Amino acid sequence: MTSHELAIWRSLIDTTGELRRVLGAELQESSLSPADYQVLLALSEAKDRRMRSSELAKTIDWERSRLSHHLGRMELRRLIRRDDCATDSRGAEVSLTDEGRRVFRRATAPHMRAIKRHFADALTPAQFEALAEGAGRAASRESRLDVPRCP
Amino acid sequence: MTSHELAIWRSLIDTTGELRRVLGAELQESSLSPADYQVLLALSEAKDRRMRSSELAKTIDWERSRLSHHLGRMELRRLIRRDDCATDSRGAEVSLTDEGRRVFRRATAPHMRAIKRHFADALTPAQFEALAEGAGRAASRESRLDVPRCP
DNA sequence: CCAAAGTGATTGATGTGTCAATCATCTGGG
DNA sequence: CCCAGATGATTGACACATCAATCACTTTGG
Repeated sequence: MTSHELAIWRSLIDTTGELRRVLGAELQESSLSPADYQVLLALSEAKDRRMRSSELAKTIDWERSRLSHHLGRMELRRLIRRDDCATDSRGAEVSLTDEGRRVFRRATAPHMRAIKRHFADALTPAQFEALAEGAGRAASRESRLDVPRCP
Repeated sequence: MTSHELAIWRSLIDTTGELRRVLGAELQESSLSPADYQVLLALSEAKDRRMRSSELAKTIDWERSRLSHHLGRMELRRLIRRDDCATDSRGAEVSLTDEGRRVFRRATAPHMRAIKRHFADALTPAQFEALAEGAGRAASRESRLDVPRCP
């Protein structure tokens, strides 16, 4: 590998890391972490705002244990609830509380604006497309089916 | 923001996240975390393989407290040492142990190969350049001086 | 010289992510 | 029917990141 390639790699990693950081910081003004946001987003889009825990894990591509820990914390903050599942007594049904719904709604517009400001507006359309194609390609290399998840 | 832009954003975030994850997993075969690697890399390149703690923090762009905690753990594992600084009694000098040097040397070649395999080889040269420019541009938008750090 | 402000570094609390182990329940072949 | 193995979910232990607070030392302005 050339040092040129390596430099680009570092640059990409640093930049995306910084983007994550900045967007996370702005999200925090709604007292949500990026992880919270992902969970709330998935639940908001679910039928009845309610989902089986393992289905949720699959949707946002998290390990089940990670989700379990995180849901525990979110439940303490009254953002979500867990109820026993009617059809499978092993299962849990995760649902949005009113509070969770409200917090998510308040967070989403500023978050979208932040993404636009820090990411979309920073690139020319050409760069944008290149990035899109590159990201998709690297993604498929990792043999993941990248089902588009959009809010 | 269009949903197209949003989809690209998600794709980029997911992909780079996945890349981090995969590379982290491969690094772990040398019993190093990505964070460990960053520290060892910076120390390896430092004069005398030795650096003031705050200088190290600046080099790898970490918060001082994060570094302090991490050095604590790395010191327990005998990868680095901390000695009192001769010229400023508040300060600490961080240095590589022989063990740290050895572990880092064993880890570095496989790690470079992994980056090439998962990242560089997955893109066409054109995509590569676009990515490079895009990353640089987004980075400068974040008003960071991106001093190239290459191993 | 010396107090107050500044700087280098660590600490503790809390939130987050990963791994391996566990527990309860479900399901299908005998 | 029944139990062996699969599946849904949680737990505990640990590594890691961030924030605010702290401690020790250095610098500096009067």
